[in-house]
Amino acid sequence: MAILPENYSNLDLTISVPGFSSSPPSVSDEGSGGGREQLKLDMNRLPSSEDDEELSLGGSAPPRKKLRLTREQSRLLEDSFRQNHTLNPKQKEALAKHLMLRPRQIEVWFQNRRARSKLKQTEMECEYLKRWFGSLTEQNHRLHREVEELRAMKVGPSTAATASSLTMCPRCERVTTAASPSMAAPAKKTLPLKEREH
DNA sequence: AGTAGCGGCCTATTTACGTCA
DNA sequence: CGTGACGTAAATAGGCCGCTA
Repeated sequence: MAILPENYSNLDLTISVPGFSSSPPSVSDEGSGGGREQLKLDMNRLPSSEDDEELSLGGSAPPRKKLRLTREQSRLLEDSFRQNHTLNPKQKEALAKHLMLRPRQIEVWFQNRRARSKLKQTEMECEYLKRWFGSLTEQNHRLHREVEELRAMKVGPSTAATASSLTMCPRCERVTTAASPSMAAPAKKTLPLKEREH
């Protein structure tokens, strides 16, 4: 069972997004409230009934109190999440027991945590695509300039000679001149591009 | 094979709480 | 110190999907 690592206290918390490292999630930003810890712990305590639908027996239900997980609870949940993004019922039960929370709360926490993780990954993918778009735009401009230069060469006096010296690079399919390799645009280093505007 | 019931997950949304100007 | 705006995270609601009897 991989719910509660024995040395969890030394683990760094990371978002499991491939290719990126990120700062730990909100566990640490609660640092200023050391004094509130005990109060919150009391509020979060597992109700004795062990039932999700507590109360409502008589009269109007009291307003929903939203608990805040303690730092320790959050840390253990994060540790568990790092090992597995989903829990089977036994793991859920064990974790709930250990943290003195209801299994439903564990379930909800994992759902929200998965959603947060996905959101973060989506945001990073969005950033990546933005950068890619910028790179493609830049390359597009460069190619347009290259086309203009080639057109200018074609209408020049030694058109025939110049045109005959143009070759197509078989690898990158880029038009270049045999005489002056520097005419070819510098190869793009960052992104292997197949699509290209003509 | 079709289906109803169930449980788990996902997504969108609501809501309570904490922080800061 | 009180207050409103805002961000964050816990909780809810509803839908989808896979499993099973």
